[in-house]
Amino acid sequence: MDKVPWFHPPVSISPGPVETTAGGLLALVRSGEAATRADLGRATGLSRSAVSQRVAALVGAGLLVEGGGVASTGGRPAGALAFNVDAAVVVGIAVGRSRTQVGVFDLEGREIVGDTRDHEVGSGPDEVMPDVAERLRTLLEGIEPPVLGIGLSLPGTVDPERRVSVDAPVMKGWDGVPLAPYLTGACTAPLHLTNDTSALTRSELFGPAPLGSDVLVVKASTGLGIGVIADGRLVNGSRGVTGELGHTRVEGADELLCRCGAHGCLETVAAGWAMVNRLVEGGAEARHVRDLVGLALDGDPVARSLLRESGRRVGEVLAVAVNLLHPQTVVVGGDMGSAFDLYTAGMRESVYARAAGSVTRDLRFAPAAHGDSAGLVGCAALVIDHELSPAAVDARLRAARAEA
Amino acid sequence: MDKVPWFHPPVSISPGPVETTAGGLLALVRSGEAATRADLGRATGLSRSAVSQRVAALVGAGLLVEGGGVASTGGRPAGALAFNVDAAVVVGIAVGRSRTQVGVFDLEGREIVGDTRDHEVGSGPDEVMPDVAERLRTLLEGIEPPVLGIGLSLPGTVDPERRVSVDAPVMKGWDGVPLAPYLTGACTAPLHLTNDTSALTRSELFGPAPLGSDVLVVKASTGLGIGVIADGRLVNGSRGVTGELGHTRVEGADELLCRCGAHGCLETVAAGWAMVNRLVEGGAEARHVRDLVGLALDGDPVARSLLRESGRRVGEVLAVAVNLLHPQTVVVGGDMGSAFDLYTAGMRESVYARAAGSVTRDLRFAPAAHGDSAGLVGCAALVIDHELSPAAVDARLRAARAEA
DNA sequence: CCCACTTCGGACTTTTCGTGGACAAAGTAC
DNA sequence: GTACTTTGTCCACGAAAAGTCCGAAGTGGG
Repeated sequence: MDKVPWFHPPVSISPGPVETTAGGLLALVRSGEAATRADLGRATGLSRSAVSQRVAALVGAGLLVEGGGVASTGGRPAGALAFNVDAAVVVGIAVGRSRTQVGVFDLEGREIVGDTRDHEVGSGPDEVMPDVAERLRTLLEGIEPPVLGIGLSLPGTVDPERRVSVDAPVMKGWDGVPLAPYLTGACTAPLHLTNDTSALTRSELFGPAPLGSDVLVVKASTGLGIGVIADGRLVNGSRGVTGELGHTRVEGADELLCRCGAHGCLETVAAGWAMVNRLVEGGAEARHVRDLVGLALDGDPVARSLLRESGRRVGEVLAVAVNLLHPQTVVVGGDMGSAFDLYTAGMRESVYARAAGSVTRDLRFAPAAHGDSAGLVGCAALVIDHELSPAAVDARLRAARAEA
Repeated sequence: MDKVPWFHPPVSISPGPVETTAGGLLALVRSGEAATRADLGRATGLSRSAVSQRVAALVGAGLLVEGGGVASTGGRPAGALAFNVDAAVVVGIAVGRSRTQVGVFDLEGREIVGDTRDHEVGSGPDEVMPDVAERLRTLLEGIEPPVLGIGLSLPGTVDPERRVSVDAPVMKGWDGVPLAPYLTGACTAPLHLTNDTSALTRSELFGPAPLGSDVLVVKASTGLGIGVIADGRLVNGSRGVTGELGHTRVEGADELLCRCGAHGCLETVAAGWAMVNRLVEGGAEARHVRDLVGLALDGDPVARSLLRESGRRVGEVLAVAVNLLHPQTVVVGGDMGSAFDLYTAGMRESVYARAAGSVTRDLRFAPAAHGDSAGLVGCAALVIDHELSPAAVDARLRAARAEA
């Protein structure tokens, strides 16, 4: 090796490192950046031969399907390539405080079948999980693609590695209990655990909605949670930890005892449980946040005022987060967030009053893209993101090739 | 291509996608993960031959040097590889409201020479930059390694692509002025622009201090800024935008007019400029935050109380950010932050009072790792991060090889 | 002190992988 | 119908990485 000077000041770094493996090509097709072999060649810089080889592997594996021809541009028309959304299914399970949703999704995140069932608040895994497994077994009957994975969300902190809940004060009896064994009877696909607010946040990253690369996702339900997307990536929750929006101490709540044991938390003046309490104290009939929201949507003035008040108080704290992270969009989900206009009226009020003008100038508020099943979609997205990542696809193809 | 089923449930994805290019190997040596060819082979999975080839290229380019032998483990001792921190130098320039720091650093971020000079508050680029260029020329005399790049930080928002300041209300006359031309006389290396708080934040990512993967960095100086490190990556500031800590509206400041034109900003009760104003109103002699800090360190009770009060008010807002992002560490820098114990006393008080216990349980406060020159180190780190990234190193090696 | 044993690193051989060109296919433009 | 354009496959060539062999340089036991 002869001595070569490395220092040549003007060096242009290649734009983005494009994945040139089969998994990378699949990602380009899935994202819509490429629809033909020629597109893939242009996008990756690979030769036609190399592209053909990888595409053949993906088609052979059933992940890509040859669609109809594409309109010609003056020469031979390209054979369209499409991602085979039915190559497998994924399972989403959203365990909540008072209900569980179970759904089966295709690889594009569209729900095929699903159901929702209420359960007693405070039920342990031994009550809830066998029922979930049974429902899952029923839902999977008549579905013949293999199950790629199961995504399960829980309120509270989870340890994704050990696949257990580690700190869920809301869910008594769940901490440290391995959940995979409950499901083996219905399905043996790998289990991915996540937090409920993380799932909601991830569902916003999914879907076709271009919300921007920096987004805050507020979950306004019985409790209050917040998730962060920065530079197009999920920031919080990757380690099962979610933003503690609800347990920030705020002004004018010093006297109020929170369910977390502290005094003066935001939750005591803004969480769903607190608003329901106030509604009941006023003589109304309500057991759950959804009752409160239902009353408000029916025009009940007290319920409407409570929702707006909650939005206002949450907005006071949210303003700091908005200032901190400069999001293009604030997504409002959860049960209270489903009364979007009503809830965000109060929220806008205080965010615009408290955040810097330069930050709020082009700030948008948006409802959760997937509505009531956003959390469930997030669970499915978690599985798809992991199991269909370029690295995972390449690993599977290697394994398949080694076996043959 | 025969039909191969792609679906084989148990697939283990390779841990982390390790860069196997020459630049990737250099990164492994720089980070201390590998010190010999054998280490590199184990870390990347590359064969000894491939490793040898890349190492030869890096040694030939002068980026790696063969050090002494390594203690044997029973066989032939490995030839140690070390990153050549003198293969080039980088220049840091921190332009502040009232002073500029200029420094020349080796590739490990250690300062070789540097100087600091005050200038009139409100000076434009035509006053400041020629002086900076002249000082830089002097500093570079007698330094023979080539200059890899120049990192320059400004208060306010910058456009790193166009290399101009775009919204710096504090720096009159700087917006939209290209800064590179001022420096061409002293040095023609590529210029990288960043925000001052981003630079401070980046300096914490540098250095050997293991602060954790999630860190909040507060700059408490004349103004108030905040930077975010999440999952070990700089979140804010990559687009030249920094967290607007100082212009969040807070309680009990409704009457006070902020320098941004709004009323009730945190800055009116906690920024350095506001504290100096109060000190002067009390009859003391002070022109700059550093005067305030000096008085406080000398034991002046009023100055001490003002610093503590500022920390307390900043902590009130910071608590929300801490709740949101679960940092392991809060770094406090800036002029006021340099009176660390005094300043964080007030800050801890309100953060611990307002953030959730689960979040503050193992929260640490730390002073800026590089003290008064942290911003300057951050400028150097910016250049090193960019120009010594695997992609950039590979590009340079390719360019050198093509030339030969 | 000598000799097995271990580990490292370089030279050589083999294999894999991607490129580039030739060629067939399938359309458009005139 | 013919020329032209673009797509996709097949195949030979070349580069790059893996695998193999061997000498070098240490440790430790007899």
